[in-house]
Amino acid sequence: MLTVGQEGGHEQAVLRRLNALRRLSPEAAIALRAALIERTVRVGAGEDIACEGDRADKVRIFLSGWACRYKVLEDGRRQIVNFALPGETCDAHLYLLSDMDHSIGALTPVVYAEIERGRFEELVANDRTVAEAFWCETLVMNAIQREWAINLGRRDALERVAHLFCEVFERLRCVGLTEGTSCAFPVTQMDMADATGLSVVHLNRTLQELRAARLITLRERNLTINDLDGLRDAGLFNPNYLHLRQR
Amino acid sequence: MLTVGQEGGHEQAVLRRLNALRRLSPEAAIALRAALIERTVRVGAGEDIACEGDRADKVRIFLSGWACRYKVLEDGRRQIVNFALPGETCDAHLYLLSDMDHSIGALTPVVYAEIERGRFEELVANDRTVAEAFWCETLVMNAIQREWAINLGRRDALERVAHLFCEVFERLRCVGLTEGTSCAFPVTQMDMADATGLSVVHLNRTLQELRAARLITLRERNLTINDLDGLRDAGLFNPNYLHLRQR
DNA sequence: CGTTTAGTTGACCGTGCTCAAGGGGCGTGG
DNA sequence: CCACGCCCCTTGAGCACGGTCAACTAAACG
Repeated sequence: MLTVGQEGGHEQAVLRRLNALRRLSPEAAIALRAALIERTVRVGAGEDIACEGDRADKVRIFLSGWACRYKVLEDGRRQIVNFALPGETCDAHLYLLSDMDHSIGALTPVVYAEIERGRFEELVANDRTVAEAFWCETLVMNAIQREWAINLGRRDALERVAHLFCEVFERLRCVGLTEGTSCAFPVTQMDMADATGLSVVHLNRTLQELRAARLITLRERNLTINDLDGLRDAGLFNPNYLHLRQR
Repeated sequence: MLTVGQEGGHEQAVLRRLNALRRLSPEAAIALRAALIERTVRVGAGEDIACEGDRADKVRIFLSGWACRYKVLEDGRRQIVNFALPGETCDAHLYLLSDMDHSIGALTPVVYAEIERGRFEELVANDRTVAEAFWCETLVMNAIQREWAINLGRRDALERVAHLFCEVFERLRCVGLTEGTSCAFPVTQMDMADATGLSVVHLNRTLQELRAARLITLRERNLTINDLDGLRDAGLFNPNYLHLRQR
C-alpha cells in the first residue's frame, strides 16, 4: 500500500550524493530540493515499488530506506541485481523506455520522491549542473552494475560477500549514513544470498567465516567493519568504479 | 597500434540502432552521420581500445568489429562484463567521469568513431531526438548489464551460454548484421568463458551440449541458431530488456 | 500460546573447476 | 618445403566449492 505525503529532512542525502558526483550550482540545489519534497511516496517493507512490465513514466529518487532491483526466473530463482540506497536515483529519464524490465522491491520501509516526466525535464533543462549530475549518476550506476557482474562471475563466496559489504559501506558513506566504521545493513540473509548469487545456507557459512576472521560484526541489522583494509583485501575491493570525488 | 582514417559505410549500423531505440529526426540523422565519419580509429584484434585508469575524454561509437569491456583481478582472473557490437555507443557523456574504471579490448579488428566532448555536446544540444536516443542507449546498456548479473548469478552453464547467444543475436539483428538465423560470432572459447563466468573446459563441454541438442551450429566463427525457440527456452531468454521497438 | 520468519547446523551430493595431455590449423623461419 | 611454435579446441580424471534437503532454535507476532 502506498501513502503519499510530505517528507522533510531526507532530501539532504540526494544533494550530498549528486554533489559528490558533480558539484551543483547553489540555485540548482535549491530547485532540486523543492522538487524532492513536492511528492513523496512511502512503501512498507516487502512491498514492490515497481514491477517488471509496469509502465515507466516517472523518475524515482530514494530518500530513506533500502530497496533492491531484482528479477525472478520462471522457476522461482531470484537475483537481486542492485540495491537502491538513500540519495540514489532510479534511472533518470527512465520514461524514455516504455516499461520496466525488472522489479524494484522495498527491503525496509522506503520513502522516495516521485518526479513526473515534465517536471524532471524542466529541472535538467534549467541547469546544466543538474543535467550533468544525473548523467554521472546513471554512468556510475552502470559502473556498479559492471562490478556486480565481476563479483558474480569471477569471485568466490567469501570475496563476493566482502566486496558487497565494502561497496555498500562506501555508497552509504558518501551520503553521510555511516557512523565511524558502522552502518545499517537491514537485509535478511536470504536477500544477501540473492544479491551474491549464493544459497542461503552457504551465505550463512560465509558470514561466519568473515566473523571468525574478525573482519566484520553483523547483528541486529547493523554492520560494523572491524578491519576495513582486511575486508577490502578479502573482497579484492577497489572503490575507483564508484567515482566518488576524493575529499 | 592505431591508425586513423576515413571510414565509410558502417555508420548505417549506428543510425539503425539509435532509430530502433528512439526515432531520429531526418536532420539529426544527417548531422550524426557527418559526425561519425569525421574521425574514425582502427584497432587490431587483441589490442586494447582503452585501459582501466585511462583518462576518459571522448565518446566512442563502434562502427565494425567486436570489442569487449572487461576487468582483470589481481590474480589474473578476467571477467568480460559486456560486448561492444557495431552500432553501439560506449558511454555517451563518459567524459563526465574523470577516468575509465574498466578496459575495452578489441576481439577482432575494430573500427570506431571518436567524438570529442565539445562536438558531442553540440550534437545532443542541437537536436532533442539525438539527446534522447543516447539516453535510451545508455539506459538499455544498463538493462543489459543487469541481465548479465542475472545470467552470472542465477543461471547454470547451459542457460548462460544459450542466453548469451540469444542476446547477441538480437543485438546484431537490430543493426542488420544477421542473415536468416546466422550471424558472425568471432570470439574464442576463452572469451566466451570469461563472458559467462565459466572455465574454458566447461564452456567447451557446454557448447557440445548445445550442439548435441541441435540448438546451434558454431564453427569458423559463425553462429547458426537451428532452433530459436528451443534456444530461448534453454536460456530462459526474454528480449524485453533490450527495449527494441517491435516492427 | 501457536504460527511464522530468520538464522544455524549437519550430511550428502553435483556442477563446474583444475590439472594434464594431446590434436589440428596456421604463420614463420630455416 | 618442412619444422617448429603458437593458439585454439578437445578430452579424461579427480576434486572442491557451493547447492540441496532436512531438522532445529530463537525471536517476533498475532
